[in-house]
Amino acid sequence: MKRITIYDVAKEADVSLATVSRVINHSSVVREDTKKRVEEAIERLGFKPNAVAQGLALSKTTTLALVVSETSLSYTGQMINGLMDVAKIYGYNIILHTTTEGITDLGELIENIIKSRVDGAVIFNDKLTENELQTMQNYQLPLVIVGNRISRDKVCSVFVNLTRAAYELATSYLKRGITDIKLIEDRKNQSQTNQLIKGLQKAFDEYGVKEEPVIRIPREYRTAYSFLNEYFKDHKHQVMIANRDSHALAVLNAAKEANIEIPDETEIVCIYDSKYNSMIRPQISSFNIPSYDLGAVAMRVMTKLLNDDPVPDKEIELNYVYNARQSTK
Amino acid sequence: MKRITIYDVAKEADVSLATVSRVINHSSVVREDTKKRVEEAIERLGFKPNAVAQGLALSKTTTLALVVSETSLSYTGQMINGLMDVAKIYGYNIILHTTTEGITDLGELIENIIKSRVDGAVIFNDKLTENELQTMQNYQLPLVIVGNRISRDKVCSVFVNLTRAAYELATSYLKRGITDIKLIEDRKNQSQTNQLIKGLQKAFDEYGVKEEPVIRIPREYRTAYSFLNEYFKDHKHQVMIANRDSHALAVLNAAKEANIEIPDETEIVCIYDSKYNSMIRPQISSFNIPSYDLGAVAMRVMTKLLNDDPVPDKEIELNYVYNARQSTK
DNA sequence: CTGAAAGCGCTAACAC
DNA sequence: GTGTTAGCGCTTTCAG
Repeated sequence: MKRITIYDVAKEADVSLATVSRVINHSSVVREDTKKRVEEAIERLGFKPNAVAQGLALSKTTTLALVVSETSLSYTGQMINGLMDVAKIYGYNIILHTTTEGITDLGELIENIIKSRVDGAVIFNDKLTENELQTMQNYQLPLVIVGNRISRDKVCSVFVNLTRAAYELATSYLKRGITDIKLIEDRKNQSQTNQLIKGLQKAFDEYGVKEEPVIRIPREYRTAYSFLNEYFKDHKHQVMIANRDSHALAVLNAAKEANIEIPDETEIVCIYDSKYNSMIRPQISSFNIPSYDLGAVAMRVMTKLLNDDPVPDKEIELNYVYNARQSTK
Repeated sequence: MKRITIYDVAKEADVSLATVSRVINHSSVVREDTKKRVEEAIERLGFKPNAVAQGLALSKTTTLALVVSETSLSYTGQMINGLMDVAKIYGYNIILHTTTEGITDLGELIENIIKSRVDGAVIFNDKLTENELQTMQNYQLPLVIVGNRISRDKVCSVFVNLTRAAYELATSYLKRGITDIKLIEDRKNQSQTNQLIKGLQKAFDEYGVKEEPVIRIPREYRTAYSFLNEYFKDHKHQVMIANRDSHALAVLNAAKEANIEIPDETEIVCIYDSKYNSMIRPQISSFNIPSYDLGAVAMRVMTKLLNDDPVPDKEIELNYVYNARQSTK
């Protein structure tokens, strides 16, 4: 089947291609009956405008790049849903790029994105170096960063203030004299973890606590679990904070194994939880991070950038809610 | 900054655009020194070939559509990773489309895909009607379906034989005289569920069991849980099978609540589990479905379709392994 | 080995 | 209102 083009439609409807173009772009100047004729021709031939050609002619692809880290794909599902829902409304297509830490060459990725001539890019919480940001900017590529506070010309961000969350959480304990607080560093989401550490450290400083706030554990559940099993033989903390519920579960299970009572002896909190948190006992106290909204708002901001609409706030902070559950007193 | 084009590079390197084109396409006929001159010009100007223009000129976008249902996004993470990894190797970009049951207009979606002129589409387990398949075929769009056995011209599939899995599972119980087996129908993945029902029914038929093999439960965890809570007041089964571990957990938790011993009184099995299954007690017996491979193989087959390479088998069945854990005897 | 020129399919002035 | 035409940026014969 020959790919049918706007030209075929023009001939079929006995008009010029300009008119066909007008019809498919809903230009209002076309007379009603010729419009109808064209539409019938389109229908008859099964014509679908070639978005690639449109993209070339307009220097606008109505397509965006989305960058997500491979490991976080299962966590970012909600954000992606939020983003996709809004993208659909505005008619944007999304090209998905996944990054694998230590493997993906960010330079190549950016090159690929530039080549694809997307109208903009949404990046989920990847630590871009100044250098890479600059490259994108050189190509005038509007950017929305999710998860980090960043802004400049054509670059906005949407995020939850994790530093503050960690600070508030730590403070709530410190003011009660509970100072043995440890953050489990999973080394998977360095940038998020760093924000948390910063908040913890600030609280520690204010209360004159000199302890190291971080415990580094292996990346994978099994090895993390083994590590903690060993660790709990001669350690016990009052409060342990994990980034993900999966890490909190490693702590929880290892603690149980070591006969450490949760929450009586050790309280456990995580930042992001998944739907599984509601299915397990004890449920882990966590922050309600508005994942869906992070994605949806990111996309909304992006459309503003693309339309040169005014962006009242280039750094959009979304709120979290702390949810005390059974893993804390 | 003016978008720089192949023409600018040609001028800078003092050659024609044809030569520049040859260089960026690694044509071997270019003399070494002119090639070098061109490459330097490209570097100096920071030129990146416009993939949209290439797409138009070649009638080939090196881009594929990926269709995933919104709810399954968190489950399909591994498949997507598999697909993306292979796509990266072959240099394909992936446009992500998500579908929301009852909301997404599949016709529109297909229209959108056709317009975007992708070279092919990978569809994760969505029940396409014959009609829709036909539309895609009319546009010669190579298709790989993940999760269903389908094939025809330019359409391949990669899947796990769930019907057989359910059949074998049921049979293993039936031959021991255990006949009170129920499948929890979550109504989220109809096509998968139907495959399971088919397998169960076949086993039931062979053993002359006349019971209805299915219990329908609400979609969401909370409501499903409540429903089961009520249900277990006057029901108890020997074996209960769920599609996802999340549904198995609803069963598990509700059963506990009703003082039904797991696995002594009721055994629980799920088909797909997530990484959370290894973190909970009791761990749920499940099938190891090779999610990553489903995605990776799908992509591999797609590249064959696109290159008109011979596809030895258009219906590729991947193996599962049954994993007995603590929720079964 | 390199250049000239004709498309790829569509949009957007500019005429009529 | 509708048609004509010059691009959008690149690939690919076809000459030379």
